[in-house]
Amino acid sequence: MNKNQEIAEIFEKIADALEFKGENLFRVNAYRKAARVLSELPEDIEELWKNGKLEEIPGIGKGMAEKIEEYLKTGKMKKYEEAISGIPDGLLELLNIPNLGPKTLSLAYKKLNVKNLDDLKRVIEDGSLAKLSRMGEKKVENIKKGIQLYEEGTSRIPLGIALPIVEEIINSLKNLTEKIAPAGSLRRMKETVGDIDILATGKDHKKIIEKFTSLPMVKDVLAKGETKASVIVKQHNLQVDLRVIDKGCYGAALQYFTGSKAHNIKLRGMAKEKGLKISEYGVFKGDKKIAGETEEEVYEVLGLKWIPPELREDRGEVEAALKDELPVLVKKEDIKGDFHVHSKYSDGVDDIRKIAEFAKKLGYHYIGICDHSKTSKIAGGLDEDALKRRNEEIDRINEEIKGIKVLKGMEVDILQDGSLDYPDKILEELDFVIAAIHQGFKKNVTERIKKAMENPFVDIIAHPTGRLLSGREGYEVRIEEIMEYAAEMGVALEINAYFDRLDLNDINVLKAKKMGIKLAIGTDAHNVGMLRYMDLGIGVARRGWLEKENLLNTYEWEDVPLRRRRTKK
DNA sequence: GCCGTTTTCGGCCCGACTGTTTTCAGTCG
Repeated sequence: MNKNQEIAEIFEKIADALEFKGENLFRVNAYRKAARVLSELPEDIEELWKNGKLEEIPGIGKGMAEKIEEYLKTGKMKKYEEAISGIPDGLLELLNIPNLGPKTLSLAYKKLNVKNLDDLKRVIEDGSLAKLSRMGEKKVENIKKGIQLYEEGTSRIPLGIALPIVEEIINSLKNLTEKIAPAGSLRRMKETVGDIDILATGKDHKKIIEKFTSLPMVKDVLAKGETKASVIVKQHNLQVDLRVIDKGCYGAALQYFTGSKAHNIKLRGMAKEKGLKISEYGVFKGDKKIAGETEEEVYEVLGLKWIPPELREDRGEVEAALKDELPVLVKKEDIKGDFHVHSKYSDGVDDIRKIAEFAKKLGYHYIGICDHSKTSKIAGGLDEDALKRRNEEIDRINEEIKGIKVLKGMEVDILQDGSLDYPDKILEELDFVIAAIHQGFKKNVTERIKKAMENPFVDIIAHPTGRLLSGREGYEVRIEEIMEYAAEMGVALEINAYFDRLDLNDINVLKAKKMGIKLAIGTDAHNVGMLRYMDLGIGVARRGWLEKENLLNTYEWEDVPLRRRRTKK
């Protein structure tokens, strides 16, 4: 774990501890903000400290800077020790239980000596928790449900899995609603989503809520009111929130529920300075509503250009919008081709001709066929003979189908010693080479990827943090080190939103942009569902502020700044 | 604890829902 993350976690724990102790909430929030900013900071905190720039970080003032310095120098932070003193180990972990907040936990600790999850379960069962002031049967029942969710581990799920669920819900409600759209982290195209927010307008609010909470996919109804309802659906125990609002508020509501929270807090702060008030119902000057029907309006009254949802993280986008310096983000229309599609030769489900025709229909100018190399036997890896046959077929298809170029690529295994699965003679014949780890997950993954990058024929590293392959004991990869080496060697990295999940997340994409590393969206499609995966990849890329020149896919094939082309001459 | 085009004090986003209460505290997003 890098220092940014370490310190962010300590600040987060301080915030929890202070809140538990009933400390001033604004101070608590200052720690939370600092934690968030640090965890998303593209620069190395140690570097900033050495250059005396800690206080230039938003949310970091004199006090926080001192604490960061203390930690970097000594590995300890007095404030942290102080904050957690007198709190039993592991007690604050219980704050992750839904419906159990700091007040209730503190009360249970003081009055009933609850020190851990078992204690908590005990005081629920014996009825003593319900007897405390302002507690009761129903509150306890909700905490009990929360414990169940907590124990099941409702972790974030990949965007690619959440999208179809949302589509299903939206389709079910369509005939009752006028407008209906996803908001939240899904609209921001976060690579994973924790829950789903859906926004709707329609004549009969009650009916919409009723239908929503009684959908067959709904497992549990958490809340149900006039304007909003929350449910848990059967798929992945995912929480889905629906808000039904009036048409005139649609823009304000869409803006509000799209978030992120940090972005909204920023906007509301700005509004306040101007004597305005923003809520999900609109922007108000006194009692007068001055904006709210469209999102553009809401941003405009604050003197801002409309900000694409993917950027709304309070990561500098508001300042950029103020100065009219928002980047021109990659759009689907910018994509000229795809580098990573598997054919029937290895573990794809479609033949090359079909893929080529589909890609042409999408408007691509080129399509890179990347099959697995010989050592990946399970995935149907190609030996030299099969590869030769495949390449010949590609030649034939290129003769026959005009208007699209089919490229000879391969997803070549990085072997246990860091060498590649084919000799250079073979690699040289390919149009480009993607290298990736598919085996030996416990063995020096970082070093092997770096060694592979030293081969001049390697153009792209796929799933560089290898999450697709992980979830395995002992798998460890140092992405910072890999990125530094990729920058040095001129190798591109692949973004793969669907398969790689948290892999090259938006923070790393932002870092890559600053480091001058080229990225490639690899849909890694195994069938013709390329478009869907491409959407996901672009979403993640946009969150990292990626512009056309940063992305290999936006260049015409002749101009793609492949490493082998750039390092030649 | 941070921050400043009302800047060194006094603010800090705002509202819905729930449950316990009889006007509001806690939790959530």
